[in-house]
Amino acid sequence: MNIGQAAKKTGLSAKMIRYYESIDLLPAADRTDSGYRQYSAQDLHRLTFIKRSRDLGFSLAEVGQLLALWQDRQRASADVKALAAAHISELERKISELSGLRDTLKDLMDSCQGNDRPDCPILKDLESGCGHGAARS
Amino acid sequence: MNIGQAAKKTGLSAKMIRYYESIDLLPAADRTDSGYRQYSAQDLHRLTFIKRSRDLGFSLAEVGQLLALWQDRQRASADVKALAAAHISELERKISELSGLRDTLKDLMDSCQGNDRPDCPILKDLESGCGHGAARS
DNA sequence: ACTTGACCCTACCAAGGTGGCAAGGTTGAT
DNA sequence: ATCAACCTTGCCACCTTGGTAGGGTCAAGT
Repeated sequence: MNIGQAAKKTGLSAKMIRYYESIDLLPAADRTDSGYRQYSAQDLHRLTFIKRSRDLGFSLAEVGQLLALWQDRQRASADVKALAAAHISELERKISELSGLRDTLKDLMDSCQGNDRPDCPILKDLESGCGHGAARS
Repeated sequence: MNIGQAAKKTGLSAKMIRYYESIDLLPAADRTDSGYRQYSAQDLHRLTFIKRSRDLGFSLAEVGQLLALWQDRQRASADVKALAAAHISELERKISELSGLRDTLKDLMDSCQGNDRPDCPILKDLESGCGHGAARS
């Protein structure tokens, strides 16, 4: 199967598949005589694993670790769980950071009339260099 | 005032101040005879505005728009509010995306025993290429 | 004067992850 | 033979920040 077919079946782009190979997330694909990459069902399986991991927000480095665990029949499920837990912590951190920004901005927006006049508490806040009591990271 | 002083006072790095100048977010700074950038109180004001805007998560492009509105005495506060509203929408979008990932991962984690055995529902899910009912983007 | 240390300058590389484009080779069907 | 659709490699771009290298400058102390 050519790279385009593999891309369609996995939801990745051909570009990304080549990139993953270049950073050794994938073993070098088999080639036809003319140099076209060939993908087996097993290769698709691995690509699918990568796609799903990326969709869950794991970085490519984390995906590499997950792949290693996946391939390791001696793995302890605790190791996988730990990786997932770390990723969840990171997600929570980002979520709370963004939520803080959102809340601060909402407060500012609520205090702005949003009319034709130039007076704007939002700009006043930005000038001031610090929040006026709302959440900050 | 030299760039290092300006950096300390605004919480930016000297590096970033030079970068902001290079992308025309800042006008070219005055220079001493020997080429050192000089910053006035007014310059600091502008830098502070940028810093605060960045801290609130605005992209540099958005900061540019905010700066333009800030400088425009004819501005309508509605324009500023609209910019803030758009940014809040984007924040909410990201928050809900990350929350979805977190929930999916939490479900997977809860179903994993996390012991010494290799059996792991997390890896099984990653193989499968799709969620098993939990949130997806 | 001379040295030292802290500062400043420019210019380049790195990251993460993806898309785009160029210039060419291959395949398969008409 | 020709044409479209595919494949190849290689390079540039995004966005924002940090780092590093190789140099000039300033202020203070000796």
